Amino acid sequence: MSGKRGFVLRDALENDIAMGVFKAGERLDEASLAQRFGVSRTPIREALLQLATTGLVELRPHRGAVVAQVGPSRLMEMFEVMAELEGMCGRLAARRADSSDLSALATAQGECRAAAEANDTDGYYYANERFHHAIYQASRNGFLAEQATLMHRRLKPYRRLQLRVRGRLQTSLAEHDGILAAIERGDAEAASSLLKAHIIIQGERFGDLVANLAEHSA
Amino acid sequence: MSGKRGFVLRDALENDIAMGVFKAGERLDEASLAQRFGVSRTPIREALLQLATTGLVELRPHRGAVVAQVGPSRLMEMFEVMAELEGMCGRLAARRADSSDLSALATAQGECRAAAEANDTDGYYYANERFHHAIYQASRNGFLAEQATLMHRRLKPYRRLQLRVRGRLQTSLAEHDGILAAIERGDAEAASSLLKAHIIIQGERFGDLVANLAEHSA
DNA sequence: CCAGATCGAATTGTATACGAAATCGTTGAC
DNA sequence: GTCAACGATTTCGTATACAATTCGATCTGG
Repeated sequence: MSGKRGFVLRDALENDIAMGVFKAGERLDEASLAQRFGVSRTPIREALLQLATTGLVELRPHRGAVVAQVGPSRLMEMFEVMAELEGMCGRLAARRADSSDLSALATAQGECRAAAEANDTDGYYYANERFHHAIYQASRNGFLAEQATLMHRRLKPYRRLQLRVRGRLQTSLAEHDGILAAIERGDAEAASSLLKAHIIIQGERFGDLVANLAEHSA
Repeated sequence: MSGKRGFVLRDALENDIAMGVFKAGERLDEASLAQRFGVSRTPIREALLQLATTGLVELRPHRGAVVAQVGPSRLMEMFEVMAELEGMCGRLAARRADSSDLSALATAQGECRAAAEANDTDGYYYANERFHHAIYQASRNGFLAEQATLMHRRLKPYRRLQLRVRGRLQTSLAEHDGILAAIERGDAEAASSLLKAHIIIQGERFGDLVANLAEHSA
């Protein structure tokens, strides 16, 4: 239970939230969490503070921490920003990527294709993650890459279910092909707009899904 | 000394760093800070953690916190991202701003003009801040507004000296006019590109300045 | 005289203890 | 019967105490 010393507590909490162990809006009691992870309240508080800064939990003074509940509109806003950042990464990558960046991209896309052909959604999920990370790296802007990675992590829980939609794997793969080609031929604007569309589509689809869920639970 | 209870400790530290009380790369001893602010180590650690998450300080395990030193290249990267976010705000503002947003923008710009005519750099600094905030608000994307505000804060210390450059006030004001006009007539692309240029110019100028400083201290 | 190791001091990370604020339950009055 | 006010309990925020780790200095051996 208390195992995995040396593992970062924040990631564990983040994971639990992402995996739905703690539902949105649920209160996060420090004492309970401390007992759950076998540590004292102090590191718990530090982890919560970090998660609050990244927006995953909301921290109200003297009123405790709750899992940030992102409504459909908020989610759309986040995807809108994510799309812009990804588009920027793509635009810069098309201009600045060197041969090693391009080979990393091609490799990641190859893994995506393999997973898609095997209909391995989990495999595609991770390969997709590597593909996008490769784009961030290729932008040759370390700060941008950090920001994009952060946003990616924040939207992770909302993306997870996404790929199970019928036919989404093949569509996503085809979009990747177009993006990769645009970057390879140095077409900055094409890479940017294709990537923005790639992300926005996910956002819209997910907006529908969340709106649906909200309807059910409301 | 210990006064101003209820004031947020993080802001105080942030301010001290921005004002150069703590130089870049300097070690931040928790005990000293605790004594300095008249509190215990616990709230100091929390503040440092938050500042670390926003990137203002670097937190190395068992080795203490140091003021993050942002080199010229890193600074350029940050301005590049800031420009993109501001451009996005402008693009959305041009599409979505309602009459109250527009009047807020006009008011802020009026204050900028007044400060510029009085050659009041400090006044312009704050008016300029309000102008940009008004744009964030007008984007009608709350999450984007938060992100832009965060970036604005992170770059704040590097902007402060900026406006003292001869003629920069008038140039900045003229750029604001163009941006405001573009938003008012709903020209999304113009608003976006003008704002991006507005920020990038600051970044480039400041890149030069920092490079110069680095040369001196190196 | 220099290199390496060991010991010591200082600082970070964690646990515990205490004080303050908010929530919830109860009680009383209308 | 309902509402409001008061009190007790719970939980957050801060301070203090302790453990773990790192950095520096001294001492010893070559």
